[in-house]
Amino acid sequence: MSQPTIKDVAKLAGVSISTVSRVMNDSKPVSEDSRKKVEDAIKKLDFKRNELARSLVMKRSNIIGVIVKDIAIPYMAEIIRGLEEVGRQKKYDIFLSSSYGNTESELEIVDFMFRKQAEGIIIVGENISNDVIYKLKENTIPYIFIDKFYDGDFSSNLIDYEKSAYQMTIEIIKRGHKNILFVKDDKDYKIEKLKYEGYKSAIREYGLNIFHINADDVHIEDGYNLGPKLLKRVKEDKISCIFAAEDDLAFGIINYFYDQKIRVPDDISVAGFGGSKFAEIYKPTLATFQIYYYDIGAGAMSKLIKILKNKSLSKDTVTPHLVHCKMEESVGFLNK
Amino acid sequence: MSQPTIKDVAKLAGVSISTVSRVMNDSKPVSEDSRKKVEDAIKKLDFKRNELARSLVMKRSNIIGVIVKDIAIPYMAEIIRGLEEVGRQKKYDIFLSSSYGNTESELEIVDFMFRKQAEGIIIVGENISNDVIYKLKENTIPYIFIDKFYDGDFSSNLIDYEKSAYQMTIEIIKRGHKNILFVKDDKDYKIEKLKYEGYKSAIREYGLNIFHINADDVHIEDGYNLGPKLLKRVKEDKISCIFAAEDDLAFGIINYFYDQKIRVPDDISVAGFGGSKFAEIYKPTLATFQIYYYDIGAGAMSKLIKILKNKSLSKDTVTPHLVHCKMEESVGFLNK
DNA sequence: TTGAAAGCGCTAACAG
DNA sequence: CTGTTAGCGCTTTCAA
Repeated sequence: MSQPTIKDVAKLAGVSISTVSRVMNDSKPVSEDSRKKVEDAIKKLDFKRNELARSLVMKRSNIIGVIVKDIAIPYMAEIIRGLEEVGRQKKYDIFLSSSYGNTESELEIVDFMFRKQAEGIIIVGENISNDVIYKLKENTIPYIFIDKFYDGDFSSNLIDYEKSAYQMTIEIIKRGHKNILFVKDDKDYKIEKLKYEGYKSAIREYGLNIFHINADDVHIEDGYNLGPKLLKRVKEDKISCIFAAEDDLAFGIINYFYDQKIRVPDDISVAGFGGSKFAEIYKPTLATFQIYYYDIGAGAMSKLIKILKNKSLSKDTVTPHLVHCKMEESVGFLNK
Repeated sequence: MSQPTIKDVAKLAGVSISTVSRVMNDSKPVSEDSRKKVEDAIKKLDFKRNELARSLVMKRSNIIGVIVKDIAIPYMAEIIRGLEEVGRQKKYDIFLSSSYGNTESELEIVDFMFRKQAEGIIIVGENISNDVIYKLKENTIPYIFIDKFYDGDFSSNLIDYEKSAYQMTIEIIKRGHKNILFVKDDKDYKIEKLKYEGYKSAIREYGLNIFHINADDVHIEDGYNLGPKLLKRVKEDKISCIFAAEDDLAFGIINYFYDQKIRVPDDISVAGFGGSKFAEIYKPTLATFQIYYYDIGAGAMSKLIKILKNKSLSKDTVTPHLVHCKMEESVGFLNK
């Protein structure tokens, strides 16, 4: 026989299915006698209730749909951990799906989440397409975006990138560096611009000169490819420290230096941003700013659940673009 | 109003709900006229069918439960990608849950997967507890284990660790190394023992001496902590290359050397095993053997789905311990 | 305290 | 080709 149902339990216990349901959910008083009989029957049959049926009648799936770009991206995995842990705590289950950055499949997955009766949706992406945002807005279920690079009309950005970069720059200056070169992307991601602003404030505060160069994007290879151009600037401007807007960029730069026999941090210092896991084990150690991605995930899930519980909250009060982090002293070491 | 149902569509289209169902599923012939009316109604209402209800009546959830130790472990994320991609292709959805290595929660999650009507279960762990295995065996739904270290009574291990380690050792010998020190864990994980066998075969084949030392476990810190002892052996035995059974172990060793100003690979060569993503960007580059974790995931999912489709396959034919990989030339560089 | 019965949204005979 | 009807396994009135 396939899985036992509530009927089988009722029959074995000699009670009605309502009584079984009441025992399982503690929803109404049940006599000690019946309760015992039901519990025994459940144990004997190894009965497990069908959550699908339950969700159907209760109109509550307890499911949160989570759409990520790619779980193999370490910081996203970190976010998911936060989402999951809080979800579990609050009895919400996560339905996870990866889009691999493809808008087409993002739209499909959103639809899919609706069909699976997800009660809310969280999207963890990098530059989420407006089509997806529009689709979410159209619908009735609450949603939250966690997006590093999206530069839309959402403003509640809880990571103070500007201040963090400012602090990092101060840290660098305090270690005796005068000529600090800031490296960011060419795509003008909003968060990189903010970091640049932070860098500039610190530089101005100490009456130093601003040095800046753009890479094509923020990945390791972009850092590496920037190498020759970067090296030229380093020599021209007597740069003693490079501050890359993203850890990956910094890794690329360090790798280029390594291949050119330029020692970090003996010949030149390099700082990154993001608190990449790699930074800890990478040699030479990378100075970086920790972003607490776990907390970003946990915070997002908490918020979504709060919205779910408090249905009086209209959709307008949902802050779609949520990013959050704490800051910590920069780690790693910078020479000089 | 909340989500429209099939009834709303039927009413708007002026047909019965069965017709709507038929249009949606292409399950029976429907007149062009009705079809058009239904499709229009669906579009107008933005109707999305309730998969929960559908699964209930069809007794098919299309859900595969996936239990992982931790998605933040890079190789596990890689496996999940494989699982997911094949799942999506074959129209199976994944319900993902992390156990963080806790047997208690693993057991709970298994129960949970049953209640959610998962059709099959895949567990991606490291040393899966026998309690969990027992629980799975007790039940009716098919399951697959993907476990790196589990040393149980399952035998169909599709990665030939022994041969891979043999090949790696040959590779090292061909580059002129005579005294090669093999480093593995102290826990005697089965796969590490296999690698050791491979190493020994190659060494014997070339009439060289076997050198071997144990770390406490296979993580970065274990490699680092082994440092002093390792260095002593290196000097005593005139070791020119270290072959670590796991990439992480190798990273720890290289880091220790770095801190001791010992240059890799100029002063000594280091090889790892696993094909860690990190190996690619790490400087000095680590020689390593690629394990195709994506393929392991994809293969496991294919296998599970095959079992699902072919219900005649009894549970006995399930190979619970599935591991699979292709091999590739060792990458990275080894001096001398 | 308990059971009978209705119904969640859907599919699948069955009869027309 | 189409509509009516009987459930899937569960929760929840409503009476008893």
